[in-house]
Amino acid sequence: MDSLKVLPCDDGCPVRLTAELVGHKWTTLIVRELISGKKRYSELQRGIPGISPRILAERLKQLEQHQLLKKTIFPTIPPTTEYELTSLGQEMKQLIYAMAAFGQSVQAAGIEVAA
Amino acid sequence: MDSLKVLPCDDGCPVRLTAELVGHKWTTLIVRELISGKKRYSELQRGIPGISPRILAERLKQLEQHQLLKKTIFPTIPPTTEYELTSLGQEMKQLIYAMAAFGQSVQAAGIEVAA
DNA sequence: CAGGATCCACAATGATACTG
DNA sequence: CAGTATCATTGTGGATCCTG
Repeated sequence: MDSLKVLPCDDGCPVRLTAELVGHKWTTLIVRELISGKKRYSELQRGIPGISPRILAERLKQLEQHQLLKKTIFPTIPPTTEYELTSLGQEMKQLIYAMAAFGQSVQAAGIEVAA
Repeated sequence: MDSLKVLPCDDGCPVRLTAELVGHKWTTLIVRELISGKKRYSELQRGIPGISPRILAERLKQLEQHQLLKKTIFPTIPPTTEYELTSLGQEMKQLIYAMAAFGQSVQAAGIEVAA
């Protein structure tokens, strides 16, 4: 499929949609953490240095609402939660790989990005 | 290549880099317009309903600085400019297709996105 | 441990008017 | 035509403190 008809973008545009889903600052990093398997809140926090608890919780909530990840709460004391990608969330892997590939091309080209 | 080592993300992460390059609201739509060939400022403006002249100019300038597109000015009266993707910019096509594909999967799944 | 509640700061966008 | 200047507004993120 090489047609540009893949991109009927304007509103309801799948590209826009994707940008809205994963365009927030830490979202891709969270997804990346989960690609290797389910993780707990604190594991994610440790795995993503610099993220604040508020943002982490916010992104996780959004991803859950969009059914890109599944949250499991174990009513233990202290509480335990687990996050894992849904099958739809797994499809983001391809997207993240594409982003990684393009980013590497840019790096290889030696482009300065620091605004 | 199936390794997760493709994603050594943290800082200097290619995924983050890509997000910074195309994460702005209208960037992907602008790139999409240019995939089909070079276009002028006013053509882009017409092709992307809702974008303000300031934002369009800002995005174009960023894309040019990042060497993702090339700007050509014809010193005619009235002035004429043309924008076209560089070879590096062309590589964004793959990324945009991946975004489109994922977005379509999400749409097919019937996910509600309107926050 | 896993977050929720607050408050602040600033970047990003939008709208409009204006100019070489 | 191809932008720039200005202003208002919102979104998004950061830091901190607090709680079941």
